[in-house]
Amino acid sequence: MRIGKDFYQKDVLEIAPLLLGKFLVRRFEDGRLEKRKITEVEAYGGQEDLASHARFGKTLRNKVMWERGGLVYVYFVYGMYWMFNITTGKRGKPQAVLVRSVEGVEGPGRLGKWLALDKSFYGEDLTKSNRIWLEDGELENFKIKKLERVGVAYSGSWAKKKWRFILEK
DNA sequence: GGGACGATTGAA
DNA sequence: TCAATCGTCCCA
Repeated sequence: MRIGKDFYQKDVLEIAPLLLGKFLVRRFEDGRLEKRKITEVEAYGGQEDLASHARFGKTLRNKVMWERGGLVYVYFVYGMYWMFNITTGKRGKPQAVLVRSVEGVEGPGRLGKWLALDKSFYGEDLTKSNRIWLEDGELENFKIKKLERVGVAYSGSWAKKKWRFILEK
């Protein structure tokens, strides 16, 4: 079953670990359907989180973070990679979860490539889209590992927060 | 308008 | 260890 709107409206720190084990589904233009379990995510909070793109306030790139939860936030980095994020929380509170890995595709850059992301995915509604959405996982007892976020050393004490969640086998 | 750099990766 | 590679953001 596709995950509905309500799921995404809670706080990012509550949602991020819940995303582990859920299925990320993608229907490509040629009709091919891929469905993989999410295995690694990172939570990014509001303007107070100095590791978050929201730290400088609303800009053209990050404005979708201020919208309600359940939308796609994609952005381009290092001149070659599209990062896949999911907005969370209520409208007006900038939050997002970076999906770093799914089963068999490790690393946010590789995931973006595998999903064939581009600018057109910006703001896409995961509860309505016919090309990308999330589905419920199986009922299992997962072990979750919490680690520091990657690549955010510039954010001082915020870099020490263990807001990266990994599905343990 | 200019310059520095990034929520990364793969090759040397 | 470092190049690839370019959009975004800060500052002037």
